[in-house]
Amino acid sequence: MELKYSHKLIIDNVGRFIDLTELEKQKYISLLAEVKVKKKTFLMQAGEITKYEYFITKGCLKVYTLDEDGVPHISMFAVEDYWTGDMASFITKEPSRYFIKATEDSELLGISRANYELLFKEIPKFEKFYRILYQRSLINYIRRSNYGISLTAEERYIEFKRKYPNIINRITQKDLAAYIGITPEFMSKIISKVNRM
Amino acid sequence: MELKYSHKLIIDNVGRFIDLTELEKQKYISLLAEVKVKKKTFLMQAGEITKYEYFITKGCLKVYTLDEDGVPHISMFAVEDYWTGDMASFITKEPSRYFIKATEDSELLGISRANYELLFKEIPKFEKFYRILYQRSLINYIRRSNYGISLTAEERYIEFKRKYPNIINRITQKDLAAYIGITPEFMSKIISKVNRM
DNA sequence: TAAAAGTCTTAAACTAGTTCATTTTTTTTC
DNA sequence: GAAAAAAAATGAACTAGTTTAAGACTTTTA
Repeated sequence: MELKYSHKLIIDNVGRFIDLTELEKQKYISLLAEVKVKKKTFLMQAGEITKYEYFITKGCLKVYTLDEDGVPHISMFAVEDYWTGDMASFITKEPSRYFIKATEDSELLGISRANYELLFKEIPKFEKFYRILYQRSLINYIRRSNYGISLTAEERYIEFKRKYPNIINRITQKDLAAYIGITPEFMSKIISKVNRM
Repeated sequence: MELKYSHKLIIDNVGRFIDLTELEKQKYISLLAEVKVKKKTFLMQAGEITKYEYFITKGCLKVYTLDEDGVPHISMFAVEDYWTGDMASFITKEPSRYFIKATEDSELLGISRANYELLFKEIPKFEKFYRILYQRSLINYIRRSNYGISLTAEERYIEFKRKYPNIINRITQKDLAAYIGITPEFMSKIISKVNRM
């Protein structure tokens, strides 16, 4: 049975942590919705209750909040083979504080809350998959929440460049500033300084 | 069957997400090690490969790294009913970069890596427990890594006070500064300013 | 393909947070 | 319970990052 590219990508991703039979793969795929988002349009907006968790098969999106002064703070850039969404809202059913906007034409696979719950009933192995997925994300976030506090903006920029060389040339400097946590003006200074070194 | 207080505490904690039979409770408890740490002594130190994940039944501990200049950065305070350890090292078997030191005489229940893996084999329900536990921690960390970047030190202090009123009066101002991400001197200024308001 | 909108750069004046040094207060230890 | 050690307060000089403003460069859109 031939899988289309996007399904192959998600099955490979899941396959890193658990083994699925052909039947289970079919079942899993049947629970996923295909979503396309054009560049500069929203996958979701603050105020909505998140109905899906997403896996990106193509493109790039930014996940961000706006603070009281309307200044954006980007919490992640999501590209191919990444999972994204607002887990807090997805789980608690409270309105999200996040916007997710495509920075390139993008394609995603979404799982609804109903199907997410069904998945654990039908294929309990997925408890293990998500246990490990969340464990790994947690390790990343713990590291990142320390970086945020203990490194200077310049160090955070160098670290981002080293860790995500494939993402840095797909995003604007302004968005990078909103991720690093500084003004676009100061980002510009840092970049010209680092390039001069 | 009467459980001792510490075991009752951990069984209640687990019971929030999954239901265990009496036999499963006994089995689970048999996989836990009891650990005591005196105030100002280490539960673990950087360089070690973490062998346990811990649940605190009594006391308070701080989890921290030292940066290149030897300045401590506290990533969490763990009190009764909290889970702690260095998950990155526990999972990857790489040396930890964290110290965990008791700030009060403390008592913990630890699960070794071998028993952690055994647990999933013997009581697969625990995949669900950890899936939900990690999911919730993740939600907290995502929130916190945004706070770190988007709030001022004064706002982070007010937020900590509001969220952890039970922890704030058990720790020193110096440790709080190392958690908030500022110098003890500036922490002192913020506190006297906020109290004057 | 021209005009409009958004992004990037540079610079001067400003503010949040640091550093260093000293004194007072609290906690620990024998 | 006195002496020693650690934590907290205060202040002056400093630095990383912000704000505001203006001009140059790039991308988007009609």
